[in-house]
Amino acid sequence: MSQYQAVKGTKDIFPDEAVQWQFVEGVVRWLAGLYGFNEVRTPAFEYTELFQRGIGATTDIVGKEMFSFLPDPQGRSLTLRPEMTAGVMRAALQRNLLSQAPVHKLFYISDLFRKERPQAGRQRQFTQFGAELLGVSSPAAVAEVLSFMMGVFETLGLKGLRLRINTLGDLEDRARYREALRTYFLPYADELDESSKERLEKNPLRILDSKNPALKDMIFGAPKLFDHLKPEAVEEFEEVLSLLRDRGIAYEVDHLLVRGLDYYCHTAFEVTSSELGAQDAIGGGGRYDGLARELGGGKDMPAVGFAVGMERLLIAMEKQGLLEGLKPEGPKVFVVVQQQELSGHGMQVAFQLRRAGISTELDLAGRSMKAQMREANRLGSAYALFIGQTEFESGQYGLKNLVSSEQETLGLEAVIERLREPSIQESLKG
RNA sequence: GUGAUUGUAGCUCAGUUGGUUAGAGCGCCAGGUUGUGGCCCUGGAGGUCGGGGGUUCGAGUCCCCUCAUUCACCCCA
Repeated sequence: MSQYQAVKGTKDIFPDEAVQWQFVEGVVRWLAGLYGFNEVRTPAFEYTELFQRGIGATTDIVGKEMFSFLPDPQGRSLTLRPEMTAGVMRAALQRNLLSQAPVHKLFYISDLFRKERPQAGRQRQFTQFGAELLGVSSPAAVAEVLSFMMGVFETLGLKGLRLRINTLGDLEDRARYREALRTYFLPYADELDESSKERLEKNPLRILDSKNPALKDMIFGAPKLFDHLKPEAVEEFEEVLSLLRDRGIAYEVDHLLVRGLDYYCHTAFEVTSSELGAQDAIGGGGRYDGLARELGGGKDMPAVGFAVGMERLLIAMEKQGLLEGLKPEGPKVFVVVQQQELSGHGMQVAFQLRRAGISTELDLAGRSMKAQMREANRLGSAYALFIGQTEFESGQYGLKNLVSSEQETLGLEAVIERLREPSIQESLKG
């Protein structure tokens, strides 16, 4: 084994797997286009304060999962981005996007970093695709974002998903509810587990998230956030649900759903897959109108977004056999030379074929004809082009169809004619 | 951070109560056809048995340490 191996929680993706990624990414980009989301790319690291302010200092992500470092002893601390929303919002504020147009629809496919203990569906470097809709967060905007997300799953053919949705109310609602929760849990303080005790102080909402079975009854009896909402918030939530029904998107209302990032308000949602292990959340998101103010934007900015874990998505697809048959595309033709002295001419022919837009492979290792043919077969080449002494002299090559095994003798122009595929433009017109 | 799990060829794994030069399948390379692949046959390359220490006449097999893996808690995508 090599002296070096991939860092804990990271992995290499070789061509066989890379084509699966390309397939999913292609669907994401295609649907993003249909829904009018344009790609945004932000830096892989930001100032640490951005995440502390944006995500919330009491969250696990900020508290113990960030890869932070000092670029130099006097410099400001930097952090490898653990999620995308804070960075996108920072970029939007910095560019003052909303002064250029009142609504922006952005999507991304990006690598993120979190210092967690790796397990099934959880790595330290992972990839999310997601969308951020800035400028409006109306029920229509929420439905727009959810439709895009669910549309990706539907297009990919993924089954067995659960969409759970909840409303967290506005900041005032949450503040009132926080106090109600604290009052409720305080008498039970001794029965709470360590982490819940801490949350009681800092962020009692997240006690509801606990999966600790010992706390189940206590949580069940807790006051409901829903009862602390203003009527407008309830009304708005109903409208979101109504829009989802209109679009045939199945959901379950779950009043215990609390997202782990502090910036969410009003609608929050999460999608889980039955194909995954303990880490079954495949995507999630919600509204975050207050994030802009939190980041020094001076005022709230209506915004709603989601993020989906690519690795988890791929695991679920694999389990459902949705990735079968995906493999790197082989060349159209493999140039086979009889002997090494002809390899120079073989290269010339290969380059001319490539210039003509035909994917062409050739042997670079000076191997036997048999080995070259094996290689052509392994790569899944459609044709083999034989160049022996006779062909070299006559300029008439042997073109063999590797599926039908039929072979014909043709000049280079005729070979190109036979192998040339219609260009993309042509096939689009056709 | 806590708990458990597993580390033998590129991959998936066998290796019996510790006993001579560590095996299989797949993959790879070559030959069988010195001008033609897939199937088949034959042969070959490839392993300091994760690393270190210990017990023993003898350790892939037992003990300790260490590193890594995987799964779960936690949290999240």
